[in-house]
Amino acid sequence: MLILKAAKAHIRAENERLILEAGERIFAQHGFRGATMQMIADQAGLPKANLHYYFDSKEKLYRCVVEKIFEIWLQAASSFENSDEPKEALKLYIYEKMQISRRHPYGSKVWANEVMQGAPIIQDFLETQLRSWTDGRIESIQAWIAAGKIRPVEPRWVMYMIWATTQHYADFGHQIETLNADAPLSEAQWEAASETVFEVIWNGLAPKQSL
Amino acid sequence: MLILKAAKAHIRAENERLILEAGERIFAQHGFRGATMQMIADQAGLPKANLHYYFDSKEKLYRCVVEKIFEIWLQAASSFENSDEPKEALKLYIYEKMQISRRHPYGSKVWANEVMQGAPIIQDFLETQLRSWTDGRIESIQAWIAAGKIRPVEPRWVMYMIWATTQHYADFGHQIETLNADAPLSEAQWEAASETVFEVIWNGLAPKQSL
DNA sequence: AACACGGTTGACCATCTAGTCAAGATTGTT
DNA sequence: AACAATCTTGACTAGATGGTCAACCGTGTT
Repeated sequence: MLILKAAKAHIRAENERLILEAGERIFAQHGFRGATMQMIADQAGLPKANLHYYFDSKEKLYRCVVEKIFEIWLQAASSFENSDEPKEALKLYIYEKMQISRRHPYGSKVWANEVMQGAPIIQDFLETQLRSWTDGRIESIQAWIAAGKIRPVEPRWVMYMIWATTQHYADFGHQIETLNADAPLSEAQWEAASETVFEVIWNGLAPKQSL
Repeated sequence: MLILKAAKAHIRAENERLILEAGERIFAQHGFRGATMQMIADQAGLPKANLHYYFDSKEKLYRCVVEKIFEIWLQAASSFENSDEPKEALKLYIYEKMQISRRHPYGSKVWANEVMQGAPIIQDFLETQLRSWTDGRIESIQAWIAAGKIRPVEPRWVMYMIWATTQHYADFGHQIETLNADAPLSEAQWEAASETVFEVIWNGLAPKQSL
């Protein structure tokens, strides 16, 4: 009966959440092939066969993990539209992306891994959603240039700069920690890093007279 | 006889080169666990058993690949010391790193993969060579600040910005190509990207009056 | 020509792992 | 309590993969 299905929906929801979270972590730490269903099961605290009950295959589970990450990634997009003033919009977006790097380091790594391997699983996302999102952002930047609010630059390279610098704090977090005397960045360091990234990019883009 | 060993040294050198090159490519495309010795053998055009003749194990081969990459990475360091003027030094370094991203995309990806997984194989490198190299560069930047040649910024965050932006063109090359209508960046685009990265960072760092 | 040494290779093995399955446990409904 | 749908799980299988090995090849020396 359909009523029964609804009645147990919370069990399904909870277990899927556990598995997706464990998957994100394990896929990030070991890559797709390096991760084993057993590792993910252990991390989630469930028997391996249970994973296959909720997700047909390792590949489907992986795809779900990557899709979830992509959504978070796109959500940060809204920061970009929250202001017409480039200084404000860029500050919001950069801070938002630094926050994502801090709060979702595993997700960022899974994404990086997937793209580095040529996006075998989510190529369609790149070609549809990411492409159209990027085109929109490029238009915003071009409008700023036309209005004389920032210096004339190729918007693409600026987008990549922002993505690269902010995601670096997640993807290369281990290297950053090692160079920080093996300590995670403190609250103050995260703030300072975010501020510096924003300051350098903003000063790099601002029209000369506006300084 | 030792004479014989010398006589066949070129065979060893050539085969090790073939295997290392194939390994770099395959490890970059599939990660450590995702890469198989068979794939690397096929890529190198040698039977699998031959790989084990030259490199005892998959892990030792991997370590050799990573060490080779690290050396290239450190070589770019010299650009940083070729000038006392920050504008010149930064331009050289950024262009050099963009060049490396273009010429050695596989190496960059292997490095990224290794660090993302917590540097299980080359942690000692991070703690010794990379740490001391970084400390040296931070001193250079601090000297520029003291001399009023660039704005006061935390040198660390600037280093990471440069690494991130330049390596992004290798590590996320697939994403960049997809957003470039599935075409590799042209000569002109590489030049424009390098120039933009340099311009934004330099304008972001330059003292206000020097504009 | 006989030899010695480094290099080559196909066949083989132990282990690991994604995925299956069937039996049993839970849970909400009647 | 009886039921049906969902969830749980240990045991199993087929295939892949890192690594081994013993026989073989090629080349320069004597």
